[in-house]
Amino acid sequence: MPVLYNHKEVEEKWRRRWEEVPVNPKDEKKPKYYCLDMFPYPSGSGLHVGHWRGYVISDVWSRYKLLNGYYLIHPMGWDAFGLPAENYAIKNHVHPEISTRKNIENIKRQINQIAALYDWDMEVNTTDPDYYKWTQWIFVKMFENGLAYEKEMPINWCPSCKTGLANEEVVGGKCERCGSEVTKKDLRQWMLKITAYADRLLDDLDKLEWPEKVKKMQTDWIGRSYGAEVEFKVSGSDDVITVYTTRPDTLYGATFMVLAPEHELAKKLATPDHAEEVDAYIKRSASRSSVDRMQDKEKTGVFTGSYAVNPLNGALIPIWLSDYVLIDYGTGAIMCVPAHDDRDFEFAKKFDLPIIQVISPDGVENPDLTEAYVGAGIMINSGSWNGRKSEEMKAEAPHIMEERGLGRKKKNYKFRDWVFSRQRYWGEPIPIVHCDCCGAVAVPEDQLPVLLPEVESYEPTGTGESPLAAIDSWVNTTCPKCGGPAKRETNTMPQWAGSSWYFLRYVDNKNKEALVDRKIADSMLPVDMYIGGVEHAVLHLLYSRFYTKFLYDIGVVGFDEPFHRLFNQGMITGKNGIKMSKSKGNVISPDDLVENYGCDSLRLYELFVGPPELDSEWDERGIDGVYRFLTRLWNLVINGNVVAETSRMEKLRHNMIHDISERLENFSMNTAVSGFMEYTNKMNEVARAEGGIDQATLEAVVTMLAPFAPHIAEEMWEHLGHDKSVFTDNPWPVFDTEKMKEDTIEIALQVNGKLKGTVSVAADAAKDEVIAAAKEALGNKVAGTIVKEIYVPGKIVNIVVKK
RNA sequence: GCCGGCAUGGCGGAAUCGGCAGACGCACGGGACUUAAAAUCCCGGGGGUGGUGACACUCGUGUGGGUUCAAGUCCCACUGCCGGCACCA
Repeated sequence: MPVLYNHKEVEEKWRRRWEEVPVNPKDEKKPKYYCLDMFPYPSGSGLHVGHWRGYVISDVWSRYKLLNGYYLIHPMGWDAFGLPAENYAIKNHVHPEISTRKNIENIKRQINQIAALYDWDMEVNTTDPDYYKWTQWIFVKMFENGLAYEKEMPINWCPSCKTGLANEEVVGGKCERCGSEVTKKDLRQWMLKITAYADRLLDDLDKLEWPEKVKKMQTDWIGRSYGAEVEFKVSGSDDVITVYTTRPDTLYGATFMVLAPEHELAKKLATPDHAEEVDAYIKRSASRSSVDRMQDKEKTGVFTGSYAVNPLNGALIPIWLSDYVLIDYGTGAIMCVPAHDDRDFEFAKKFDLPIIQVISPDGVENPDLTEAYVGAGIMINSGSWNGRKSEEMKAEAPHIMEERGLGRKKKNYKFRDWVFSRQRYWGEPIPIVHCDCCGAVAVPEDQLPVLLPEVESYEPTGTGESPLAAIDSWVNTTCPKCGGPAKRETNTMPQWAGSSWYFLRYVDNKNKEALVDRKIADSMLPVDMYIGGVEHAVLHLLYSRFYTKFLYDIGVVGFDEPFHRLFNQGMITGKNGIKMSKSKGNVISPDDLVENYGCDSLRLYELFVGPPELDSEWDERGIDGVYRFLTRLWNLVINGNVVAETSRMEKLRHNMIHDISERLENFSMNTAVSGFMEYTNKMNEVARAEGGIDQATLEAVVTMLAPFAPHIAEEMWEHLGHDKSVFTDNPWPVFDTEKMKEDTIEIALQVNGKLKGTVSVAADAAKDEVIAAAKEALGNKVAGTIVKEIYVPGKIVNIVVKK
């Protein structure tokens, strides 16, 4: 009687077995392999099939490494601070800790359905005081090292979340989390000096095996540029306006200047007859949001009435104000060269300002420029620089200015320091005490963690203070330095604080003395493979790199990049590529699929839908295909016969091992799965012809399937006569290219590049023999004079004829 | 506007270095088994034209050109979709 494939029985059996005898014993003599998933936020809505995908990809990769003899490190934890839990608390008056605990329980159950090899002994939870003690400790260290500082400044403010945001959290002028339009608000903020690490964050990208796309996004975000600062004297005054330019070569072509309306000299430069207009423009700019300003189709501006002096030729150039110049980049003032910059050209045309060409592609002046020429060329109208190459002058000009005391070489970055305070409840309290005498004082290490206190209302105040500010008994404390009365910092940290270093804590998660033991960290890290979505390209991934570099600098760890290799899995979407979400009602839960098809089938199907790095539409019908495949393989192994090996089986086996290993090694998991199907079909064909399949071939396919479909693989492995788990002491099978070769091969035949048929020849046949066989097979299809005979060994013969 | 990525049957997708386009699967059609259905197994499917049915010719990987004995793959120009950045001087 054939034994039917019953996924429930098989999966339950092996889950019990794995609990009794773990398949990933910690053998520290083996080389380590740290495969990390981006840890989830424990949301109330649970996992959908899209979340599954990343976890399945990482688990297949992990188990593959395990079978290749590595000591696998594969942890999981919870990024549990953050707004959704807090919003839920506000609505339902449940402490976020309680709802978070409940959500973790549910998601853990769902994650366990995946049957991934997570080591739950390593689990971390960012909201656990034993964990956030060290999140706070890192902040204190940054503070001590001058990297955390307070500043009163206009910051991005989300009126809906009622909190300040980092620049990285503002996407197209909107809040990354809720989509509300971001406004500006003057607030006292804690900042982290991430810009101090700009060059290292940029240059060290070269060391990483990351998708080029992500590297480029970080490069663009940091936005390093090289140029010069140049000083322009204001005519008839002692004021000096410093500008930043990446094109010091065009200095002779500067015909006007523009300052941001917020520039400190803006008002002062207005001459009496322009004062009213200037004042109005400044007021108008201040009242408009950055989104409005961005959407302006035409440039606006106002003349101050003042003139600056071009430091090279003494020309008087008018000084304007315009909001296309940003106050927080460079110096907030620019020199304008309309002939060689699109924006300056547009501004000059609109306000009828002079345009002087100083670079020409051919050295000849073009009398009527219709657009700015931004390329390189020969200097003209530039005094002693005339005739030189613009690129040379670009490099020389900063030095010339420096010698004359008129400027200097300068490097600039687009990204800013990290706004680190949040005016919300559910986050780590910033461990600082404000004392009237001593100023901001860090909470001493032995008093960490600063526990998040109980509070009556979680509601954000919207005033720029966090709900913690209302708890007098918590706020009022004593200064750790002088013992005098002091107040606690009431802002909390952003969610990124806890997620910027969690991968370090996993490997030593119970350490009471240190964030992580240096020796353990250095032996387990950096992470070899990090798997997650691309949405964190400039958020979590940039912050984690910054944290790791800082911890390296203060000697906590011995490496300065956290993630050696990064893989971004594509999203699983609903029909028509629509993102799965509760509000769109297109969420597919894995629960029913696991029930009806089993974990193994769902794992395979998650991979089979498409290339792991691309988005894929979920089509529920397809899962039948992988279930049928598992049944076919089951019938072959469990219900089929084991026979003596034939040469046909041996060849099939070596080809199968080669093909599937290669596909998996290339992270092409969709084609690896199709490879299993392909070879199962072939094995069935052989089994029909020869009565069964040999033991070695069956063992090979079962071993290779194990990372993909672990339960059924274990069952088949046991059926093949093994007591131990397929994952224990059973290496990934190897292939021998010699044994893959067929005796005869089929050659495609072409005449003038068009396919005309095929012919079988001996695998080792020489070119002449193959061509002769080809001509014979083609017969009268070769008509005319043969001009050329091409033979691509093992593939194709092409006969070129002329009529 | 700038910078990336993608475009292949009814559908998801395959195709190392340029070498038989459409692997594998879904859906579909036919057959076997069955009283029947489901399940399972086997077989067949890019389009067009002609022919008697296993045959021949021809077109075919977003569009138009090019290189080559040979192009989904390389080059040039363009179109569409997706993503990132968006006045950073």
